[in-house]
Amino acid sequence: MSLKDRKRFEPSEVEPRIVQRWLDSGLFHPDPEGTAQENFSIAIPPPNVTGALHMGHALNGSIQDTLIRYHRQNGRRAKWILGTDHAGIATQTQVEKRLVEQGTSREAIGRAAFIEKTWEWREEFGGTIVEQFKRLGASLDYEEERFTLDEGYVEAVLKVFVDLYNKGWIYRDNYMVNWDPGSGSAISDLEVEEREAHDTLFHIAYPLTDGSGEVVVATVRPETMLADVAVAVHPDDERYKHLIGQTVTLPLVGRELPIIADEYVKTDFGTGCLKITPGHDPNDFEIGRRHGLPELSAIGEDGLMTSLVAEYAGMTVAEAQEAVVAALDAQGLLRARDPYTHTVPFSQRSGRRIEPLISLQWFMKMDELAAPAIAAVKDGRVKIHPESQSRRYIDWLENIRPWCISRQLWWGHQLPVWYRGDETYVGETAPEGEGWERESDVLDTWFSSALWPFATLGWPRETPDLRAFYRTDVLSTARDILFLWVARMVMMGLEFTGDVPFEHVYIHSVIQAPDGRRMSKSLGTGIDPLTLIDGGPRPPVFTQGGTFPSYGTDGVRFGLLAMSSTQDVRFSEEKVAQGQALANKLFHATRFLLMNIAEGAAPAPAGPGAPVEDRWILSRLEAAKADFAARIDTFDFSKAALGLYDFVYGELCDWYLELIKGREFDEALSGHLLHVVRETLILAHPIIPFVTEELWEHGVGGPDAGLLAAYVRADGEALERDTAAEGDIERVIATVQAVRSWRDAGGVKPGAFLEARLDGLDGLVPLVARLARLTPTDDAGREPVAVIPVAGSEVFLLEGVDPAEAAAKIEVARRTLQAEIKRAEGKLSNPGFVDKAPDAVVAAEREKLERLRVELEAL
RNA sequence: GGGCGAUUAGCUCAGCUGGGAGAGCGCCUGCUCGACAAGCAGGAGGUCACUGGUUCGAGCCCAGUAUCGCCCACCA
Repeated sequence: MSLKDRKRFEPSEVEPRIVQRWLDSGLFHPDPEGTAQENFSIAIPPPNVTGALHMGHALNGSIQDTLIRYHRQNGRRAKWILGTDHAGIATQTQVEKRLVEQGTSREAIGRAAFIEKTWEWREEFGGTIVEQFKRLGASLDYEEERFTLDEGYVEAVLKVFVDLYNKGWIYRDNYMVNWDPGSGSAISDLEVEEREAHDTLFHIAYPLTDGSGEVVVATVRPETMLADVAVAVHPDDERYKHLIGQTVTLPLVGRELPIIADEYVKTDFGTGCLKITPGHDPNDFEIGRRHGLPELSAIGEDGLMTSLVAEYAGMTVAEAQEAVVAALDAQGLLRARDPYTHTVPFSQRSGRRIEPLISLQWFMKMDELAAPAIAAVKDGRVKIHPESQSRRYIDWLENIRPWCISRQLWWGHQLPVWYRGDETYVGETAPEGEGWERESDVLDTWFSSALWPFATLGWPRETPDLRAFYRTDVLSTARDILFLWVARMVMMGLEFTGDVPFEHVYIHSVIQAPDGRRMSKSLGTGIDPLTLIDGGPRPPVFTQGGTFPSYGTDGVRFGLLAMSSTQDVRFSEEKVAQGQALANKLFHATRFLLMNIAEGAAPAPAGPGAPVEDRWILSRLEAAKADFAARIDTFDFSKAALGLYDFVYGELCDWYLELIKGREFDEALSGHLLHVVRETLILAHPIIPFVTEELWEHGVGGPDAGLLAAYVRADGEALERDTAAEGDIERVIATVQAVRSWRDAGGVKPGAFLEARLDGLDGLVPLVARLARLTPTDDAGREPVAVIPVAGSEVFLLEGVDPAEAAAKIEVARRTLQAEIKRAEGKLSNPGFVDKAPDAVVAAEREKLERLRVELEAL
């Protein structure tokens, strides 16, 4: 359909068609040529394979796509690496849920069948999010989609494991872990979150073995006392000093426990006596190791009491607590029970309370890996934006602890470890010989994610992709996985490729619900980006209810970028609407020009002799381009988007297009207009790719121009700014606005032309006259009804404004001016100001005062 | 318990190295001016959280207070 017949930009009609053209063009799949230095690449944070597009993906997708498209325009071979993550626990949980619905279970069908089922699940749902990224206009390399469990990737993971094992950095140990009863697996410290819990603090008396008294300990977990191995006091605690070295008899169990001294114990907290349970408390575990105490387990990995104390064996933790408390009470050893509120660890994965226990797990030593990763940020090889996040990164790495990398799951990278009796074999392939059994654990998902930027490019093989696109340029992500993922990628990248995995890390905002809460499915506070694009019912977090209009992808992309910031922000539907308005505005402005320009005109900017408004818009366009480039280079997407809006609305449409109306669209002007609109579409394309591509194809690009998405800017110097033209048009705008304001206040019909004498505007008179609807006259004899002063010029209105109203308005203006003059005079007569302020500031103040006086005089 | 950030118009947010308070939306008034009513023009609206300090001058710098948010942390 021709543009002429289209009254609106209809995203739903345009977008699918354009996506298809982009995909068919092969433009998103660059050949692996050139060097990584010349090329531009980003590895997408791999979404969970079974996930669906949420607001975070939409924001980060918009950010990355803007970067990719921008650099592609500037002539860099741009590759946006695509892939998905197998997401161990998340995926396994979903598949297990489905099995239960089908009346079976993971255990019933066995490991091999379960993994088969999970691959089927991936086949069924794995493509969803990739299709959704296409709808966002994301120019990802869809032709090379990777998966963290595909063949080549597995190879990379196994090699890394084996290498680190051979270095002695990966080892197996009995150690205190965060046991998640929900997933039946250990999880890492980073997957644990503290939540408030209301517990009871029990005070329990432990009698001294020699019968001379007792000590009282406080605990919220009395059931763990079955595994107590000592009681600790502070070495300097006068109350208990004399007891150190003696023993108590553990109630209910009868074991003799030594009283030990350890500085960890606080003298001013609780009773000052601490029961030591190395099997079920991380601190006690540390203390136990310091003192060489035994490690007993009263609670097993199944969440039930062990046979450590026969009468409690098989009870749940809650049952055991009840039984223990009752027994203590019966023996008169319970000294107090106080309500107690504190924070305790919960699993982010399953939501269940963490059970700290000792378990045989695989760990990774991190200090040697951390040091180079710290250095990379300190010396600027990796730059984190905003810079303030660098400190968080460094602090975490400097205090890093061993990473528990084994998970008791089935879905994931099974450890390349085999056991036979007391023997352990670690290698990329199974060992020779009979009787070897492979370790059943899989690796923490983040272990494989840590290899993402290079494993996706074919590492450990020396592939052309790796040469052309590693290291990558930017890694864009949210703050919450700075440690979980980003820091680990830097460590692994440096260790295995010798180079950092990316030069810039951009930490983007988290978009919160409009009411300030976190966007989350379970809270019902989420907003589906696709609903914004297509239109649909507003989720309940919006108090106004109703439905979203179809904002279109451009609107959503613009809106998300415009609302983003260096800190978390609330979702703002207005910004999305603003983006939609911008797309529509650009559509209509281009349509207007295309309908009016001379047939066959070729883009050519106006020359030095052209009318002042033509030179002005070229200069402003140059300013907009420079501003946009600077914003993108500093990852200030909000300013880039809003600056674009200001240029299109505030300068191109509101002023320039109005300034040229009335002129004949001859060949010179037509060529110039074509140039301006063409440059504007190129400028806007990285942020709003659809409307710009659509307009480009309707003639702006020219007959053989191809896709705008494929357009590459010619090298060339920036045009010089035309300060003279900018100054002139600024005066025109100021004058027109002043006249309009007076007319409006005077109640003059907007359409009416008023006679006026214009002084000091020289060649600008026709422009002012037309936009302000004035009929210039030289009649010096007539008394003006109003005089409108504008810096450097004056407009004498000869009719239209009621003299009384004009007088009133003049009076108000005069008062304002007088007040300002008074302030300026005060400032300048203050010796402190004149002496101490910089000369330029003082001079500017003098100039201002002079100008104000002239204006007042004119009134 | 430490650390970081925020507090500016009714709402969501900008305000660069201190030098006359801004945008979008909303609100009010008026407009079919050669694209756009998802439009155009004009306008109202702010003790820049509070208290002190530094300075000729503070939204901006310093100290403290309050409220909110986030991160880290092993007080039974």
